[in-house]
Order: sequence, then structure tokens, then C-alpha cells
Amino acid sequence: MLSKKTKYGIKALTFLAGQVDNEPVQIAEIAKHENISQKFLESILLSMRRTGFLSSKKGKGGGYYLIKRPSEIQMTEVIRVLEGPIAMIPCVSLNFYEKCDDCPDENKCSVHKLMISVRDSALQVYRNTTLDDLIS
Amino acid sequence: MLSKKTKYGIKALTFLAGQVDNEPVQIAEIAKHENISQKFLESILLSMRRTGFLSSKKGKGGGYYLIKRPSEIQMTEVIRVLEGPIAMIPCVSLNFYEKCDDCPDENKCSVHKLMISVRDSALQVYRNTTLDDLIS
DNA sequence: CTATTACCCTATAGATTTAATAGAGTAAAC
DNA sequence: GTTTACTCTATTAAATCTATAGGGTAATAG
Repeated sequence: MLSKKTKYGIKALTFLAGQVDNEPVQIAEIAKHENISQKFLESILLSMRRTGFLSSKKGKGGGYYLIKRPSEIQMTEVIRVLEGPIAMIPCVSLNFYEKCDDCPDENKCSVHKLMISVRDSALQVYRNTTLDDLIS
Repeated sequence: MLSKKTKYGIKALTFLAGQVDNEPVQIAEIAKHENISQKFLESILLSMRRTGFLSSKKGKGGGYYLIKRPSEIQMTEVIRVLEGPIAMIPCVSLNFYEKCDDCPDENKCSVHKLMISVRDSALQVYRNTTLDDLIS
């Protein structure tokens, strides 16, 4: 299940990508336009600012704006920041690997085998999709 | 994230598929061999019995056994029974569709667009994988 | 300089889901 | 008719997700 955090985050990015001249947009405006709890959105935008997708400007006329071109923002990065691992199980995660404590040998594990295929197919989608692809 | 329920369920199915002559196996034996809480496994096996993957035999010498050939058990079915929707968001689910209450038009929604691609790629994997593929 | 605007940060609480446990009940086999 | 092993309901503990509250701080305009 995709978390609301990720859902809202992608919607906010899309909204920012659609601005003319990449003008800063206030949190309140994004929240209203996308039907998102403003306070919740605040924390989401903040975490994306920290990872370098966007930046913010304080004071009057301030707000959030993208610091990369939409075509340069890959979904792999977005998902990993907002949702966490792309893999459905830690033992097949490339960036968040963890051993299963109930599994003596993961090379013989049927779940492991299946989840590698699922992870690879998801990765292929996320790698080939940029923010730009989601606008048009 | 894949739930333990699904993980355990697939492991149990794999274990049963590996039995000679498809002899019934007791819950306790599966639980021990796969490091699963016995009571939890009970409920998992029960739900899979109800959907027709396996059957059970009571009394002495009883247990669970497959009623389909491993090559006839598709992962799409297994995942849907144990995990629920394959889609990561209800508005792109084929079998569990639900409208997003925050989204005025899902055809214009960037998340919707992305999640359709992800769903399709996952479906392709699950449709092309049977229990038999996970054994060898 | 100062008032306003709008981002920044921490803490917390309610709701939901997941995972596991307990215990009594029932059907089949020998 | 006793044993074995599946069946079913209820409950609980833990974790996670979503949202809210509220004070703090930096930048800008005039």
C-alpha cells in the first residue's frame, strides 16, 4: 500500500512542476489545491527539501519551488525518500537490505526469489519515469 | 511491504509442493520447518483452504495438502488471497477498486498514472510465476 | 526598524493494521 | 471411544500511519 505521505508528495511535486517560471508556491496553496492537510504537507515538503528536490523561500512572496528540472527527477529517488524501500521485503532491498531472521538460507527461499522479480520490475518502471512524464 | 501472512503462506505452499506423493503435512511440522508461529500459520492455511489451493484431512495422519498442481497455482491468486490488492493504491486496483476521496479526476492524477504502470509490471511478474517456478 | 508573512521544528495523540496468543470446540481416523 | 489434528472466535500487544497543535525563526516589504 502506498502511504498518503508518498501520494501527497508526488502530487505536490507535480503541482510545482506545473508552475510558470518555477515561481515559489505557498504551502497553503498547494494544500488547498490538492486537498491535503496543510500541516501534514509541511512535513512532507520539508523532507523533500532536505534531499534536494526542492527549495524554499521565506517571507512575503515565499514558498516552495523545484531546484531540478522535472525531467531530471526520477521516481526511484522520490519513492525512496517518501516511501522508503522499493522492495517489498528487506532481504531483497538494494538500499535498505536486512536479513530475515526466520530464514536460514535466502538463496533457497521461494519468497526471496519471487520478490526479486517484483522488485526488478518495479525498479524498471521507476527508473524510466520522471516527474516530467507524469505531467503530460 | 509484504506482510508476514503472505510470506508465511508462500513458504507453506512451497513446502507442501515439495512433498512426495502430496502426502498431508501437519501444521506443526510446517510451522517448525519454516520457523512460523503455529497458531498464526493455522489461520493462514485456513484461508487458503477456503479459496481452493489446498485441502485438509483431520484425525491421525492428517494435515494439509495441495489440491492443484504447483504449475497451476499462479502467484496472482496467491497474492490476492493473502495480501489483498496487487495495486499499491485502490484507485488503480482491478479487483479491489475504490475511488480516492481527495482526487477530483483520477485521469489527471499523476499518482494514478504512475501506479498503473507499477501495477501492470507487478501483474506481469505474478501472472508469469507459478508455485512450480519457486521450487526449482 | 518593525510588522507581516510563511517556513521550520518538536511533540503528541488517535486510528488503523499487523502479528501473535489463548482457549475451547469439532470432525475424522484407528 | 479415545486420540489426533484441524476449526473457530476473541483478545491483545506492538508498530505504523496520519493528522494536529503550537511555538519558534528567518526573510521580506515598506
